[in-house]
Amino acid sequence: MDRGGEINRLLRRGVAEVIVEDELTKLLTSGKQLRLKEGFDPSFPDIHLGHMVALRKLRQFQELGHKVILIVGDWTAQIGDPSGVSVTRPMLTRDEVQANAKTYMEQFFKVVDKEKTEVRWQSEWFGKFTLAEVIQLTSKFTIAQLLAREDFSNRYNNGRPITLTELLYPLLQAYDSVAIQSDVEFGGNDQKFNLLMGRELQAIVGQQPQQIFLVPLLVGTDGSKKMSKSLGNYIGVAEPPDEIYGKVMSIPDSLIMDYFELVTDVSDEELAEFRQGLSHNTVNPMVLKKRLAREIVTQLYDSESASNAEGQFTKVIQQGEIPEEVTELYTKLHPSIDLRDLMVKTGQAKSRSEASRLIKQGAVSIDGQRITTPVAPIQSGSIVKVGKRRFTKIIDTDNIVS
RNA sequence: GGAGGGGUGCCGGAGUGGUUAAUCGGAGCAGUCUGUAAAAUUGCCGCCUGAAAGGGCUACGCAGGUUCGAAUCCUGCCCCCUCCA
Repeated sequence: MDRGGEINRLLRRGVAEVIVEDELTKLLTSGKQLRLKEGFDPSFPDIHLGHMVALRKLRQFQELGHKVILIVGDWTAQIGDPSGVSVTRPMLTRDEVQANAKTYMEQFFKVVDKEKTEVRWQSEWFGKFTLAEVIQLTSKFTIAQLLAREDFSNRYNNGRPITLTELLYPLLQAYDSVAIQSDVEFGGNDQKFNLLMGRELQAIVGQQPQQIFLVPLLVGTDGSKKMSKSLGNYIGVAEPPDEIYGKVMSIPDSLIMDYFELVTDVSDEELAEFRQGLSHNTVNPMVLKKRLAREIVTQLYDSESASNAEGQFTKVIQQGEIPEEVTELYTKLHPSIDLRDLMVKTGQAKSRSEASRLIKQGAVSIDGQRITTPVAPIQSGSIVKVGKRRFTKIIDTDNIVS
C-alpha cells in the first residue's frame, strides 16, 4: 500500500474521532517524526483487548516512523481518574509502582514496538513541582471549564461530591502533554475531555497543541458494557492462549465485527465478506468467531499457539473430550475419600459447601460418569471434571510407578 | 455553626422485636438446549459438619446495653449525603 493509502487507513479504521483531522493529516505528511503520547495508570497494570485498540494504533503510527512516549502516571495514580465510579486511590508505594510498571510494559510491548518507545515518569516533572507552580497551573483554568466535563457536571447537578483533587486530574494529565511536548495523544473515546485539556494547556504555554486521536471503546465479553477489569468482562493480553481463545468464543455474535475491526488486521475486503455472510445467514457465526479467536491469539502469541488453542477448544469444548494436558493432583486415596475435599484441593471449588452444590447440580463427573454423591469411586488416574472445563487428574501417591 | 436524611450480602435495594442466612432485581455459578453466541428454562448463590434429613457457627457501619429473643429498641463512637449559614 502506498503511503497516502496507509495514512488514510490509519485515520479510518477503528477510529472514533480525530481532533483536528486536517492538522493531523498535515503532520503525517510533513515527514516530521511525531511524538505520540500514551499515558498509563500504575494502579491497573493489566492490559486487555480494550486497551489494545489504541495500542495497535500506536503501533501503526510507529510503522510510519513515529515515536511513542509512554508516560507512567505515578502521580495521577494517586488521584484516580474521575470517569465513572470515582474513588480516590490510595497512594501506591514506590515499589508497587515499579512492579506494576514492569508488568504493564511486558504487556504493552507485546503490541507496541519497544525500539520506538520512550518511557517517561511523571515524577520527573511533578516530583519537583512547588506549591507556587501548582497554583499557577490551576490559575489557567476555570471551574466552568472543568464542569464542561460530563462526569463532573452530572455529579455537580446531582449533588454528588467532587473532590478538589479530582478536578486536578485533567490538569495534571494536560501538563504531561506540555512536559513531553506531545504531538498526538491517544485514548479511548471516554477520555476526550482530558485529552482536550492537554491541547488547551499547550496552547496557553505557547506550544503547538497536540492532536487528539480517540478510539472506540471495545465492548466487553458481556456484550453490553465497555471492557474493563473491574467489571470482569475483559480478555487480558497476558492470559494464556487457551483462555484468550475461549473467551473470544464466548462473546455475543453482535460483537464479532467490532472485534475484527478493532483488534485484528483482517482486511477491509474480507470484513465486508464476513458482514455479508452474517447478514444473509450464509455463514455460521461460530466459524467466524473461531477465525477471530485465532487472529487474536496469533497476534499476542504466534500461529502455533493459536492452532493449539483451537485444537483444544474443538476437542474439549465442542466435542466434550478430555484435554491432553490436565493439571494433576497427587494425594493419598482411600475408599472413603470425600470428593468435595478433592475439589477444594484442586481449586475446582472454592469451599466444600460450593463443591456440595456443584455435585448436587450434576456438574461433576469422574471419568465421564456423572456423580451425584460426594462418595465417589476415584482411582488413581481418574479425571474429575467440574462444569464444562475444569479438569483435574487425581493420582494416588501410594500408586506412583516411578 | 444549625436542621434533616442515611450506612443491609458482589452491586442495587426491601425489611422496624421472633416464622430472616435475611423479599426482590442485577451480576455470577451450574443443569437442559446449543455454536463456551443469543433467547428460553430449571436450580444454586456465607462458612463448617452430614450420604441425606438435619445440626452448628458467623453476618445487616463499629462497640456496648435492654430482651427468653435484635438487622429491627436504647447508649456511645465512626463514616456518608442534603439543605441553610
